[in-house]
Amino acid sequence: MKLSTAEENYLKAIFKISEKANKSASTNAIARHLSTSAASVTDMLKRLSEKGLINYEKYKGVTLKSAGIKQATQLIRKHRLWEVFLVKKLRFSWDQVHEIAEQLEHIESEELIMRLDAFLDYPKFDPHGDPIPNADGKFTIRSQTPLSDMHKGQQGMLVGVKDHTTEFLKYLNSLNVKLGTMISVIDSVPYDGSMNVNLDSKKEIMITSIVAQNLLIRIG
Amino acid sequence: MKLSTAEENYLKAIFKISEKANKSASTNAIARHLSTSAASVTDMLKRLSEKGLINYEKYKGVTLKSAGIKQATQLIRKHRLWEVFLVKKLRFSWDQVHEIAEQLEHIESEELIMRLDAFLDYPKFDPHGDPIPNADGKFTIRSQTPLSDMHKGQQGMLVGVKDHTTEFLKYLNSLNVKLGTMISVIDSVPYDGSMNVNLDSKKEIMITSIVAQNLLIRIG
DNA sequence: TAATATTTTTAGATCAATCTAAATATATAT
DNA sequence: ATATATATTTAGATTGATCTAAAAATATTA
Repeated sequence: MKLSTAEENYLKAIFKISEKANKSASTNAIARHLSTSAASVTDMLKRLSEKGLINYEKYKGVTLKSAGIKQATQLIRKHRLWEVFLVKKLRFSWDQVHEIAEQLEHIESEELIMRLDAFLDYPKFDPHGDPIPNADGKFTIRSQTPLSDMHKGQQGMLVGVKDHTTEFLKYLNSLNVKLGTMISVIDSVPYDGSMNVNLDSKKEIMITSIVAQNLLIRIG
Repeated sequence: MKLSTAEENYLKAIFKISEKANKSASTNAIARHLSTSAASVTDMLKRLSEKGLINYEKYKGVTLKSAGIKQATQLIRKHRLWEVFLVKKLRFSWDQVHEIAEQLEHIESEELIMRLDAFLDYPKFDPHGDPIPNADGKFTIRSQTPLSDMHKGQQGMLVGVKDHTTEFLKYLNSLNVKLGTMISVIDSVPYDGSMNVNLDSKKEIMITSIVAQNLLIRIG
């Protein structure tokens, strides 16, 4: 089934909201996510429901049907593969690729994505450490812990970031923190959750709780 | 100025029609080119005219203003760069890339095209031998002659094709004719314009006039 | 639980892009 | 040059995607 860009964006939004909250997505949540009005969302939900992509009952929120999940997953796959392309091949920095991938993900061609995947050597994670679903929609799972949950003395490698905003990523750039950076917890301040950490056994810095919450570490 | 995909497609159509015929594009010609109705074209021409992209007077056909030329040229640049990417990097064959590039050309990002151009090593021609305008919209000019205009004994290299349809390109594939193939005219039949030609000093084949008209040769 | 607040849907418009059918303008040919 | 054919535009609708304002349903709280 051929979907419009708008329809695809709704499916992706519903997928992400349901995934995060692990429940049905509300009209308002979708509207917020897509910066649109609740009324527009209701309209679109009716259309997506007609097309058999979502379970929608008035006032009850929505969940994706299997066809909808498939579409959403393929969009995420495409988005993340394009991000890898932009960073690895075109040498964009990880804070510059989201918007462009947001457009590229709507390009229609199975063959293109197959070949892109091969060209990039079947990457399993994107430049922000998010897993790239394979052609069947399967995500690679990896154990990871927010730095904020780690304790004094623990260490591990930065494998992902939760916040994808340019501002956050640029801040990490300024600290020279990137995927692969080894981080060990020197100590943490119970009062405000801020932490002193060591980077690659070289530099010691202090980070706030909010930053620590957005850094995903593979401990060990 | 940000344009819609539809607007961009009209500009490109007008550019191509004017270029080929070397005069203003008629409503019908545009409609034919875009497989739409003349009425739709008239509607769109009004809009493009309002935006200052074209010169439009009722019943007189249209020409592009400089802003329109700039937009159209950049679209062609993007289209052809993406075709190079698809063929050179993703190993698509030259008969498979048009439709995908047709979508990719609408991706908005100056930076992306700059980097793609560099990644591809600043190609001057696309996989069909069409010149790729540079960032300033300048096309590389190359002397080339339709094979149909060549005479017995003349020879040269295939540097481009006029017809970009899958069928034509697949036919060339079946003859093992590609860009770079050396072609020499053994003789031509005045009656129907068909020709006997030699390929890479190896194989001799007969081609019809229509095929010869679509093969562009750099003589010598 | 009754009042209030919040969320969601409906009603009614708008805009871009398209269509068909009808009207009008231009071109061609006898 | 007049009739006929062709090209183009206008009129009026339609569809998807959006909006605001108002109505209705659900949730929260005193």
